[in-house]
Amino acid sequence: MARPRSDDRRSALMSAAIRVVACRGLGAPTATIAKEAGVSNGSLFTYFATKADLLNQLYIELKSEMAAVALDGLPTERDMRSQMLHMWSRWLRWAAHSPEKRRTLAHLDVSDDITPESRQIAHQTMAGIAKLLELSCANGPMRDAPLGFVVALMSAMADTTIDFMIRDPEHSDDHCTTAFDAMWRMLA
Amino acid sequence: MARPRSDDRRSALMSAAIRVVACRGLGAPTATIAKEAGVSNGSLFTYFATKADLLNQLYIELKSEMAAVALDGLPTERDMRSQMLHMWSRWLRWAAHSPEKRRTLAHLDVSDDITPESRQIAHQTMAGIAKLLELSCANGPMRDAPLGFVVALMSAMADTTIDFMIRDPEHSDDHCTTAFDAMWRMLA
Amino acid sequence: MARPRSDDRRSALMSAAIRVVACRGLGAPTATIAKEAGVSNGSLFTYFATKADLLNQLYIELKSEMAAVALDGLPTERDMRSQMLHMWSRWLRWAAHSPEKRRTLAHLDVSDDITPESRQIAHQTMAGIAKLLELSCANGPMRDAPLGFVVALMSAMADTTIDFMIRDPEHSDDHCTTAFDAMWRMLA
Amino acid sequence: MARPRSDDRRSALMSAAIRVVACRGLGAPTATIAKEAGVSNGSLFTYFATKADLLNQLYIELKSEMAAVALDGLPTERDMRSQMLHMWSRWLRWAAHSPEKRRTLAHLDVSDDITPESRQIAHQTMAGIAKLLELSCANGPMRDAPLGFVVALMSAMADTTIDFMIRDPEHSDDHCTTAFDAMWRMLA
DNA sequence: TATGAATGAGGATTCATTCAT
DNA sequence: AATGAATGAATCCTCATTCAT
Repeated sequence: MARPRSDDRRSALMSAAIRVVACRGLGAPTATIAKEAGVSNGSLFTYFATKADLLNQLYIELKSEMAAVALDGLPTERDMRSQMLHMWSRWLRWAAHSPEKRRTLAHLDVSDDITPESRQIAHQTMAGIAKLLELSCANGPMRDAPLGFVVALMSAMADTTIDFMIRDPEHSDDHCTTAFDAMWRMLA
Repeated sequence: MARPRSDDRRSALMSAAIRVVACRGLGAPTATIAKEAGVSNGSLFTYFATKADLLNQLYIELKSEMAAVALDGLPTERDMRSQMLHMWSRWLRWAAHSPEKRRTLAHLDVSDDITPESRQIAHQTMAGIAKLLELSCANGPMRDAPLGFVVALMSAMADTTIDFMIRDPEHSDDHCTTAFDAMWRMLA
Repeated sequence: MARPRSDDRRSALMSAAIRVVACRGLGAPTATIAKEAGVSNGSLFTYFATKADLLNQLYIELKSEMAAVALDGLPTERDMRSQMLHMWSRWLRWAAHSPEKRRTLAHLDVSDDITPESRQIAHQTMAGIAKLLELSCANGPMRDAPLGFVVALMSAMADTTIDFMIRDPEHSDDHCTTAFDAMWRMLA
Repeated sequence: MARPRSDDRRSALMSAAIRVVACRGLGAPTATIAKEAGVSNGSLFTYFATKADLLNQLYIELKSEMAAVALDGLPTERDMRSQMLHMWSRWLRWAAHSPEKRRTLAHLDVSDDITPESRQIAHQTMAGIAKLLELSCANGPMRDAPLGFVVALMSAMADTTIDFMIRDPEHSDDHCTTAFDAMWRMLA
């Protein structure tokens, strides 16, 4: 019967956090995030119990979005390499076109505020990507390496590539392709 | 401000910073670092103008040490693959055996306090490694990719591998070898 | 603001306030009190204009209840000492059996939120007790002391005794009797 | 070699706290106390780790001072009643002449911030008074009551009397005497 | 009227940096 | 130069009260 808690406001806070953290880092004041969202500082805390809570939810949301985008429209009828290339391209393009999200995610990835639980959840949202990778590796030289290790190596390469795509947008596609080929050599 | 008296104090502060930042992150108070170094908090500022200054110098020093260790005893008379393996092994072993330095470096790598100048200097200390990589790539599939990109990809793989070596010391050597082979496939 | 609908809600808020203040002190959030009462935090302010208002009304209500209980069933046909003992026993037993009310009252007694007007009203609810005391003093050594002073002294003794009765329930009755005798010696 | 921590500053903070708490209660901001002491807000925390710490030390200091004053110049060669009267008079006069200390102490006495340890220490500083009381009771009607109870009763009477002395300074001495006689009747 | 989200002033504490000794 | 106390801006979070629904 009262004013309902608004998803818009929550989203506004999330988006604001992305923008603010991207440019000012995790030390950005909650008040700045709230103001950027057009909301009172107190209000932030009706949507997120603590600043760390906001960051954790943001982390999970960004990771999920990333994974969802990467796997969207996966051509499952085609060969593994095509599927991987599809996933890789979508992933990198998303990140390169969302530099703030990417930058914020980079901050969150190394933050002590992100709990193991959140990392676990984020990990699970990437299960689809991991599965793809597992199939791609199955007969390759890395077939005996722990899957988590292979995933981590691929992610690291992706992140590095994204940085270069953002820094040097002229050759964005070249970098994307070059790195994919490199990765494919690595594992298949 | 005159040249500070004691190099010992400076080193003590650096070492203390490594330990403290490793376990408490970049948010660690300067007072904590000073105390860990057995020095008064005020003294810290006669050796480093600001906290950011300390962090930048630390960044450069750690990167240099890393590069120096990696290239030490390079068997220049042998083939590229052997030289690369030598470099790779020393690099990763150093990092795996200096988890605090590695962890601190990971924090610094993503910090906004590290200036482009510092990153540039650090980059130059890795010139030897880059040179090695350039020669290794010369006839390989990545011969046309920007060298900086290849260096970054290799570094990213190294960092990822180090994490797994620290996390799973039982298979430390396996991970090191597996990743080297993967990298070699990638570039040569 | 019209007369609020439900007396039940008002009472629920009062009772909740007693419980919450007893254990968390006067700093307890109004929201906590409302929740304990099963009422929305906003609603609290339709029954009480401000937090201080709630506290003042609570103060008066508890004092009144205390006085009413103390005088209930007063054996007016008997001698003064018997009447005083009756009053004293009922008062202390009530307080000892309502530790939350007693504790809350103790908080309120020293609060700056309680206005002189409220204290005055509370004082008047104790007129019956004062009257009794006046008669008891009439020929005793304190006959010339201001009645308010004597009342205050007796109240202070009562409060102290209650604390000991609650703290040491084994000897509850002993303390009650001991203190009554002491008081009677004091004034009669 | 550095600027030494100054007892003056500590005292200034204590005195400031007495004044500020007396008039604004325990909710008074630490910043207000610091400003009243002519010190920066940060400085307060080099002398007291937390606000609660400041309050606890203040509590102990005030209780000690009270006990010390009460027992100062005790005429030990005279009879118990004279000694008690001496103590009682000094106690009440001190309190009546230090209304801010008295008011602050009243706040502290009921605060949840005061730890059991502090209360214990404060209790010990009053051992001399308790001893005096014990001797005074020895052959009186309260000889079998727990000493702590008797002490508490006497303290309650003292506090009440002090209130009246402050409120009605014209008859300050009368109240003091009246209450002493009442107390003496109570216990001896 | 009931609800509970929105508001924003306020407050304890931290910490990089300065400065008196 | 060394020390550590002094400074005060900065920040997360709370909570009484208001207001949209």
